Amino acid sequence: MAHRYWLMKSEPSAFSIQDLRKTRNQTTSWDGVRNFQARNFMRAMKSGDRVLFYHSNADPPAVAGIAEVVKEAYPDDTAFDPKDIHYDPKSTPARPLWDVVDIKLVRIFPVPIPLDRLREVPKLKRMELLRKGSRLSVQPVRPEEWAVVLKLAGS
DNA sequence: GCCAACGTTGGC
DNA sequence: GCCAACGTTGGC
Repeated sequence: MAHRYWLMKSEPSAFSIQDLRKTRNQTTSWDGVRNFQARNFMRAMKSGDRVLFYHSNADPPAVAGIAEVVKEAYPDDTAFDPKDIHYDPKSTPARPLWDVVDIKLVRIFPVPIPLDRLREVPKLKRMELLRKGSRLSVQPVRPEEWAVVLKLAGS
């Protein structure tokens, strides 16, 4: 089956795409997701799926580059650790509630694509990211939207 | 720092 | 099951 496309948000002050580049194997587990809809999207991800890496709460907020799913959903250990900021007592090793996927850096855009720029593009009108009040930190991207965003990135 | 939008919690 | 209160997200 053809690969699917996604968008994942991260606050660069917490974890930026530059941080991902510095990580061993340029790979990280996407932990800390505590929203069921976002979790379910991660569970739907397959190895090889492509991800837009989005910088939220940034100046400006922007799509910063591309990553790739390299390991499909498995339990999020940070939910089990009482000292972790993402601790959730409702999730246990016996019955994990939250999952992560592993993603690997593909490319950092030479120039990030600001949110404002995305809003100017008619073909992106329906994009989840641009919906008013959209807060989903993990969301699907339509193939035609993916193509438009990559074009904006100058590829 | 403000606040709109949204998800979750808990009293009833 | 309803819904008010509360907490969080994230653009501005």
